[in-house]
Amino acid sequence: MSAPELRLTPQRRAVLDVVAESDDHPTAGQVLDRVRERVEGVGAATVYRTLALLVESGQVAELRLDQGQALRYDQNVHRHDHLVCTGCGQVQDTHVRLDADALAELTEKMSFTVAGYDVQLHGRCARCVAQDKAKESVQ
Amino acid sequence: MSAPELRLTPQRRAVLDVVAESDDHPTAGQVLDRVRERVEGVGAATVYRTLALLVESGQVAELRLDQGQALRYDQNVHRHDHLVCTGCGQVQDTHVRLDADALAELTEKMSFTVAGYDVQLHGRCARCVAQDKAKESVQ
DNA sequence: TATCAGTTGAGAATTAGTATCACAGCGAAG
DNA sequence: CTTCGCTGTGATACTAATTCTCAACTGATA
Repeated sequence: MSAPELRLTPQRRAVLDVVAESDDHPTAGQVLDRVRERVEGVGAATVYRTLALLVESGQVAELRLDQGQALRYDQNVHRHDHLVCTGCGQVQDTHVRLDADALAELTEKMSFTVAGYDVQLHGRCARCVAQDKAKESVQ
Repeated sequence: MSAPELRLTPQRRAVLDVVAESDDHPTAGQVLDRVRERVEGVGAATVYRTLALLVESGQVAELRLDQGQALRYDQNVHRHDHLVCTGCGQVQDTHVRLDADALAELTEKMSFTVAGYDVQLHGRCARCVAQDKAKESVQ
């Protein structure tokens, strides 16, 4: 069961580059669009396959945010958290420190080996709050 | 614009009961199956509609877990976190306290009004760890 | 050159979820 | 009691995201 050889094809190179250069948590569809700007005629299956490879090898993180139905991809695999606006769906990165000790103790008690975590904070961004207020006053 | 009257139909009653009695974070499809064990001939649209109503009224929480592609529903709307096993996809509830002060300060700085949060811890449950080890020794 | 595993793109298939629509049930008004 | 206006329902069509299938292509190597 030796590891199969992996080729760095132009398509894969493009997917890799696109994800690395994107800091807006693109969906697979968005990645596909951007890849096609670089390499013509790339198939959707190829992009999905490549993203799956990248996720599997830990080079990219897969996000499933509450807003929207599509998977999103994040080149920042270091632990960080997301501010998801329930109004416009915009996602910002942020950092909220979990209490590491509590985490370790707790997960140990439950015999659960933590590989990583994702914190999603849901709420409204400044723009949507302003919009909400405007709408309220009209009502 | 008075609030429309809501009827508690047998179908809705069944969805409500099923979710309340489930502690395994069922998907909409699973809820549908369980509802059909109680009330025959229930349509998928009805279950989706009812779940959406419950989520909107805050009686049920909608979960979007990294493993699996379907939305899951949780009768426990109090803030709590999830241990998602990357092996079998099983979800357990747990509690990890976020530092509330840090949270408040941080989100204030970013003008983001936090309505709630969800922490997902990814890793392997005891069963999958054991399985991993067994597989390793075979290799 | 022949071979062969890894890759690819097109398009079919699958899956989750949403929209539409005609019809049923029920309470209020006539 | 009948009619009217709702809400709610199930069947079905539809959409969007993702995966599957398969024949063709590629590049290293014998």
